Amino acid sequence: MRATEPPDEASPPEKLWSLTTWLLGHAAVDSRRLVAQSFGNSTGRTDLAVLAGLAQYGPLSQARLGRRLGINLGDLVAILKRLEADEMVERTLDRKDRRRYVIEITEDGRGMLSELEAAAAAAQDELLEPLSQSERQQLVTLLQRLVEHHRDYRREGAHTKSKEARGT
Amino acid sequence: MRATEPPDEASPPEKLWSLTTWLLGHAAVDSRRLVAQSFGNSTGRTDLAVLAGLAQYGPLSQARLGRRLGINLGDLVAILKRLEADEMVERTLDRKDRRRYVIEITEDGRGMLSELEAAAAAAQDELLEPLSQSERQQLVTLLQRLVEHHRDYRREGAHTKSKEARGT
DNA sequence: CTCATTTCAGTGTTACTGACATAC
DNA sequence: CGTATGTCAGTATCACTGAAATGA
Repeated sequence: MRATEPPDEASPPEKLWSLTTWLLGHAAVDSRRLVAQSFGNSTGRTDLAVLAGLAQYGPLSQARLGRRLGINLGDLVAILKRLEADEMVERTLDRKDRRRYVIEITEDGRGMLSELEAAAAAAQDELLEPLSQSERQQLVTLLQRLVEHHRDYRREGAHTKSKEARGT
Repeated sequence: MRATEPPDEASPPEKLWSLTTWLLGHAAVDSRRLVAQSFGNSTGRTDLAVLAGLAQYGPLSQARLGRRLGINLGDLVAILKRLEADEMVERTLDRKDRRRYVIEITEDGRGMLSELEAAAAAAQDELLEPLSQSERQQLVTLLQRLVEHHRDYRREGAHTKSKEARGT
């Protein structure tokens, strides 16, 4: 009774199937679902980036942090507000430049960072399940090249304008 | 006077830099920006997918189209509404099953599909600029494997539940 | 005055959820 | 009855825009 109604198992249209932009979009969605699933409630994603940035860079201002991570400075406000409320970061006024806050990760923040890193690693493992180790490395390298190449592009717009960031 | 204030040119934190999920997210954003830029006003993205699907599969119902493309059936309603208003697709009631509409691409739709394909190709070229031809192929193959592998996963949730889509 | 930093309010897109009427 | 189709309304995340207050 299903002779005229085959299942919807067909591959996506060939035209799309080789479109990198389309594949990238879908892979990113899969990735986001897995990460969100692994992170549970705590919104994560950007949180992990911010905490990792603070852990690696040490104390610095919001603007510099946002620029390094490629996170919109306006969005960063809300993220840090939440992280501060949860005592994952500390914000103190910079006495040398009273426009700035100095953001620093706390011990609790480092703990959360570890958890998020583990969760992200688990999600990544699930995402990359069909690939071998060397293929995973290949993928990472290729994506790094792409992201690196478009980084300046990303900087120009948004909120992130800065004389420092652009070579004349 | 900038001796103590180095520019924000540093690479992202190493922890993130090798996180595929993070790289994938950023690459997808870059991709989306380039595609949107290349498509101009006409929202595109999903439009291209829908038109390409219709062109390849021929006339079929909304539910089947959505399932094959991995587009939420609720969202598909709005997309098709717009495409029908612009006479890119035709919707006729299926007389054998009066719940269904039969969706078909029009000549205008095929024209638009060509334009969108060209625009998408241009955007992709810009996105993949730093990669050689063989590297691009590598990337496509790897992403295809990922997307393919998570396709069933994608099907289970959402709005897309269907006995047909899941082998017992 | 110009510019940087931080903040807030609002937009647009994408994916997803839940509920509903209709028809099989 | 249970299930599938198409529809609508609403949510959440994300990137982004514009404007504003404060201070260098």
